[in-house]
Amino acid sequence: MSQAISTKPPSGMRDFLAADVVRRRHVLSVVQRVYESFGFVPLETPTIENLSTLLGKYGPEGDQLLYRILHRRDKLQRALGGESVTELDLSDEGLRYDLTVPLARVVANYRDLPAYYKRYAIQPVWRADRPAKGRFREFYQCDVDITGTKSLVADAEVCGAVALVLRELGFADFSIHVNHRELLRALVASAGIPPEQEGLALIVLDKLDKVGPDGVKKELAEKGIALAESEAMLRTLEDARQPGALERFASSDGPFAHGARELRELLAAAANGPAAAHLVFDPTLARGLSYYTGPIFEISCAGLAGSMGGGGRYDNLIGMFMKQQVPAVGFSLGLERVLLVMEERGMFGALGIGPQVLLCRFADVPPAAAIALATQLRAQGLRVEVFADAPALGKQLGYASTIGAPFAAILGTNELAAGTVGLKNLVTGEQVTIPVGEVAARVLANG
RNA sequence: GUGGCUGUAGCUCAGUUGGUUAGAGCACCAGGUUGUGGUCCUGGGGGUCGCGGGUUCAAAUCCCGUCAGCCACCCCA
Repeated sequence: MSQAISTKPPSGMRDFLAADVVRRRHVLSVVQRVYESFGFVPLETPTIENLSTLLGKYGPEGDQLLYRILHRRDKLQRALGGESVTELDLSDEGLRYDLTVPLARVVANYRDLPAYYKRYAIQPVWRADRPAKGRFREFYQCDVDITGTKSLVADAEVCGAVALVLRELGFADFSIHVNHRELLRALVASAGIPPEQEGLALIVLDKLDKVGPDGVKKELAEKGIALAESEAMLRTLEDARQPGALERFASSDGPFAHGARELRELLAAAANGPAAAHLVFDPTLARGLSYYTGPIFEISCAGLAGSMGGGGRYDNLIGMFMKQQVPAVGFSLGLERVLLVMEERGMFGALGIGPQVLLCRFADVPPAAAIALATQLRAQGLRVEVFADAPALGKQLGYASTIGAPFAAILGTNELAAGTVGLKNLVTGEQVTIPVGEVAARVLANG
């Protein structure tokens, strides 16, 4: 008995027992059905990608969060023998960080895909992040993407798909915040902030609702951005938050016009779809992933610190894998985030797992007779577990209660000879002896 | 990356100003009830008190270090 080995899964990773698996499957089945109803086709890509595929797509912080796979054997020995060994010498493969970059690689690799490729993907991704509530190192993303078109109809469709998933799962109170990378860029530029500080400025801006205008100014000052510039930015932002601002920008000639027109077009296209009631223009929304170029999205829901999903348009990403540019837009739902809120709100009903019938036998009944009976009952459509041993009947019934089986089938030599079985309802305690052929009807009637 | 909290039985936790053999509930096993469970009663097994060092006559308790987990930020899905 060596007890030195930890039995916990690695940090940020989890085991899923039966109840967890059933809940996850339930959500995933809705996701899959809704995504397919929009005409998206499935894609699965490898767990491992080449680092050349992954690096440089997510920004410097993203690169830091990649799980890298160490070279093996001779290759590792050779790498270790070199001078001033770096991470890049020790590894050339890593775990998938999201589902969008693999999609971009696939689009570039299979040139005979449809010109308008609508694919969905439901797979785990890995990030070497610090775990927190609702944040894991291994988690599932549920992505829809449309490549090959700049039409804002595509943007509206991916928003519609995720919105319908959430609605069908029973959510009513979520919102899809939308903004546009060009609006953010123009916001920063018009305030006189140099482009190299754009990223910094946007991160601080995103916190406006939490820390307030003075907090933003203070943080920006710490990052070396002048007060006058911060104030200019906040003024413009305040202006953008007024009702009708989007329309005003769209009708103007200024640097905000194009982005605002696209958002207006997106909202108009989505107006009669499932996302319509949930889309909200949010000029403070700034998403981190560096590959977004146009509209950006993020789903927020009361009671959830982070987001349930996010996405946006990335018209330059696929071009990093091939000579021509292919425009694309996508949306990603975070399975664990959805589950977290559903569990907190008690949005799951009965699970329907485990056997409906536990087949108990007395010690003088041959095992083969029990298996023969179980086979008949399974053929009638029942979920049946055969109790492997034959201890005192009380033990077998106790086990049936423990696992929550609603019925026990009791097989003794008398029943065996008569072609009957004792069927005990473990909820009511009622027990009858009936022909084997009548078991299923009785179980299903009381199930 | 920043700040805070917690590490005691398989799980959730109690353990008083440091004091003698470290407890409870749940779970597990046995018996009450030998072809009838879940409820109830009785009993039982199970602990290097995260790890290492220090203070002390004496440490689960105090101090230092270390590791792990959780929460809030940050960031994200």
